[in-house]
Amino acid sequence: MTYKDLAELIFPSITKTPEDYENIYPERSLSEGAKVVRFAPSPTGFMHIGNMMSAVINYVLARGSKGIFYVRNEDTDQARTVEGALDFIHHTLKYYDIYPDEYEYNDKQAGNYGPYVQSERMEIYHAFVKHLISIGKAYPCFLTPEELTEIREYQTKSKKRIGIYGKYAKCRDITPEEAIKRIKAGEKFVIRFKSEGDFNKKFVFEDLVQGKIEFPENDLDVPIMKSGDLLPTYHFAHLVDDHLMRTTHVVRGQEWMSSVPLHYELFHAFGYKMPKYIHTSLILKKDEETGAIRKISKRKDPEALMFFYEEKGYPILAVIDAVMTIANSNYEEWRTNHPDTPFYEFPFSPKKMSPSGALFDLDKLDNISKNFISKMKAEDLYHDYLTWAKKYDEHIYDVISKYKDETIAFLNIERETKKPRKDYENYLAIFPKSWYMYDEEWDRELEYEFGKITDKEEIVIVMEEYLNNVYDSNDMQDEWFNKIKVLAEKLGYAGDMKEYRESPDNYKGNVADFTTIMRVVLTTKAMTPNLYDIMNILGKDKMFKRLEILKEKY
RNA sequence: GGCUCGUUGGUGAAAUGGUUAACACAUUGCCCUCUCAAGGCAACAUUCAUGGGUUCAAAUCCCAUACGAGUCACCA
Repeated sequence: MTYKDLAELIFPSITKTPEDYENIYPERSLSEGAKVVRFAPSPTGFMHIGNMMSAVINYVLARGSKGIFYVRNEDTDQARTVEGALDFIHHTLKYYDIYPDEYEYNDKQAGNYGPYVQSERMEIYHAFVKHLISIGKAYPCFLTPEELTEIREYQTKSKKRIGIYGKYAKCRDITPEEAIKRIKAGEKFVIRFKSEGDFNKKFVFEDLVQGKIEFPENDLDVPIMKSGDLLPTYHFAHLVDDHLMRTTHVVRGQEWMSSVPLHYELFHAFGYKMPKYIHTSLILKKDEETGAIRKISKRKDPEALMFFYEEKGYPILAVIDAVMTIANSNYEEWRTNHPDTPFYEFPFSPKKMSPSGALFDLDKLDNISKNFISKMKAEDLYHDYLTWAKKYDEHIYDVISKYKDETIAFLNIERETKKPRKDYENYLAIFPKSWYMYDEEWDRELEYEFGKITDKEEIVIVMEEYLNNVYDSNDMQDEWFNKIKVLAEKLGYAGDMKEYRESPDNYKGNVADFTTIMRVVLTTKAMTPNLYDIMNILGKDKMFKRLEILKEKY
């Protein structure tokens, strides 16, 4: 009996060979330099910032080279699959408008290199495993979990390298006859790759981020197919899928670095060309309690999960810019020089990726986002704000729908100038800074933030005097302010700041104190955008209404 | 413990053997000013984890040490 018989016994119904698949999935005909990349998440958790970075880099690489970006669903770990994780991945890609060229999701699919779901590719993997067994490069291993832990414990105790290699690979030299016998007897087994590497020999691997790295050869007989569901392990699926889908560049987290020797041997065993690798740095986080630097955690850090940014209403392009800024140290400078160029036209260079992990900085995101929002047209901002509110805050949605024009006018204050206001880092931040524009909101508990002048009688006098005798909605801003100064002086306030500084005791206060009175009556807030604009948006009637509320509640 | 990578200010980082170690964020101060925001100006690493070496010259090259990270599953 031969290895061929053994292979036949394990995979009786597999008739295709790796060569057949070679013809089914031919080399792609793309233009020179086109990159074929993939985003290959496993649906075992919700999409997080690290996934996002990987997806964005892939997208940029593909778009920038007129290549192909595809998504592959790596669902080989059925037990750990999380309900809804896949949906969220697709939702997020769509939300950020980085949807792939090729994919398979629900009943939709695109691309000729599918299936793009690993659990649907069983026959393909089995053909490759079968081939390996039939030439004696893979073998069934009958070691039980107990035996495996025993080996590991022994190795740990005696400070040996851990793993199945050399004399620990007990099933490696089992003859086909015996293997067939044991399989027929119903023994459980995994298929292990029969490594021919030598741990004492080195080879040089070139990573696009880290440069040349010297590794010892792999000599571990790693499982390539699991026993129960006969699904491949990650390593084997990586080989088969990325070869057959003709991937040119693999973008993956640095945690994969250490399995490079294995992948190197696997690709060489089939004589396939390895793709190029971009091992991205981890996103780290300083733990607030312990101060320790650690991998960003889905549990402890809400900002790790992509829900966070959507719920808070960060503009999608701001998030992408923030991610790109971490991903590539050149990006920030490029962005300031090309403020209006789409991010995917950025000439991404893996060499400019940081080889060490970066702390994710929410302050930086806020800054990027504030800048971004400040440059939006008020109508566009309103539109996005409304869309966000519709999903995340019904109350805000109702209010701003009702007061569309007022909202846009408010958002437009000191916008569209050379140096626009930078008030909001996300849509969630808008309402707390604008609620006072809406009549309905004045039912709430009010906290008047009066400053120097707190006397109710004085406040009422100032307001009545101003609203009845001074305010004119036709005034331009200069005139508006001049009139305020005149009234301020009439009522005992310094109209001129310098004068006031020289002899503050001669006055009740200065113009700033004076406008603060009006500002707080109209908004309850001591800090608001330009009062002139706020007054014009409110109009005289509402201003009187606010005064009445003050009389009652203050 | 083995293998691999990393270590420049509070954060992200530039600099790839050669004057005062870019820039951005954050922080602080001043100016401007009807508040705020924005803006302008300024401050913020006598020093590039530590110790040795190479060199006329080192954050940059070499060695050692320390510390940190990743990985060592029939998980990806």
